[in-house]
Amino acid sequence: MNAKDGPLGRDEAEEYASWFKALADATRIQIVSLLARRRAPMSVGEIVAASGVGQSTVSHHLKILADVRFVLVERQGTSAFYRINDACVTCFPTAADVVMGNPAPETPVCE
Amino acid sequence: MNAKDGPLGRDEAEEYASWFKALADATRIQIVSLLARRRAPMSVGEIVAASGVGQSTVSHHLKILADVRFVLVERQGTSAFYRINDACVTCFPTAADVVMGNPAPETPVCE
DNA sequence: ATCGAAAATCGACGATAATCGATTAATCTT
DNA sequence: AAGATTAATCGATTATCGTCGATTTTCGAT
Repeated sequence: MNAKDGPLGRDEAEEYASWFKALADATRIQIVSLLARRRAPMSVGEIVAASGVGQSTVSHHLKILADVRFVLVERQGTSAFYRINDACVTCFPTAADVVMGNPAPETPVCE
Repeated sequence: MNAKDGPLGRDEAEEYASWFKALADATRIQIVSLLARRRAPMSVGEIVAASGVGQSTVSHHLKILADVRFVLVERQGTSAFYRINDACVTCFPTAADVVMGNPAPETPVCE
C-alpha cells in the first residue's frame, strides 16, 4: 500500500543501513539487552562492570546507540544514566520494511 | 514469556549481530530492495546494471545475503538468478526481539 | 580553590570490510 | 574444439570500525 515503486535511492539505502549498523555489533547487542533486562536506567559504570569491556569503549557504543535514539541519556551530577527507548525500539525498521519499501525512519527522529 | 533472564551471552549476541550485519550496508539494501520490487528473479548481470557497482562487488554482496538465506539462488546455464527469500525475511530478527530476549534464529537455518 | 569521581574525547593500532580490476571456472553456441 | 558469455574467485587497495590507554571535561565534595 505504501510500498515504493522506484528502486531505492542511495540516500534512502544509507538511512536504512545506518539503522541496522547500530545493532550490527555484538557488544552493542549486549549493552542493549542488558539495559532491557534491568528495566531501570543504568550508569555507565554499571554497564562497564557488567559488560567486561573498557570504559571508553562502552561510552563509544552508548553514543552510537544514542545517536539513533535507541537509548536515552539522563545526566545527574557526574553520572550519566542510560535506558532503552521503548518508542524507538518499535520504530526500528524490520527486514520486511526494507523489502516492502516502507519509508525508512530518518535516523534522529524517534521519540 | 520466552524472554530470557540472564544477560545475553557473547555467543548469542554475535548471532544477533551477524543478522543485522547482513543489512548494515547501503549496497546490500539496494540489492535487496531491487529484488523485492521486481518480484521475479534477477540475474547477476541485471543487478549489476541496475545497481551501478562492479560485477565482482555485486557477486560478493549476493554471497553475503545468500549466506544468511536472505536471498536464494538458482543457476541456469551460465547465469545465476537471485530472488528474495520471503520465509527468511519474516524470520529476520527485529529490534524488539533483541530487547525482549527472543532467541536469535541461528544464522543459516532459514528456509 | 583543590581534590576526587565519572564519563566523554582523543590518538593510535589492529582487524574487518567494501571495492575494484584481473583472472579463473562453468556453460552455451557454433 | 574454439570462442563467447556469465558469474565466482583472487589479490590488492582503501576505508571503516572496534578496542584500548591516556587525557580532558564536568561536577560534586571538602
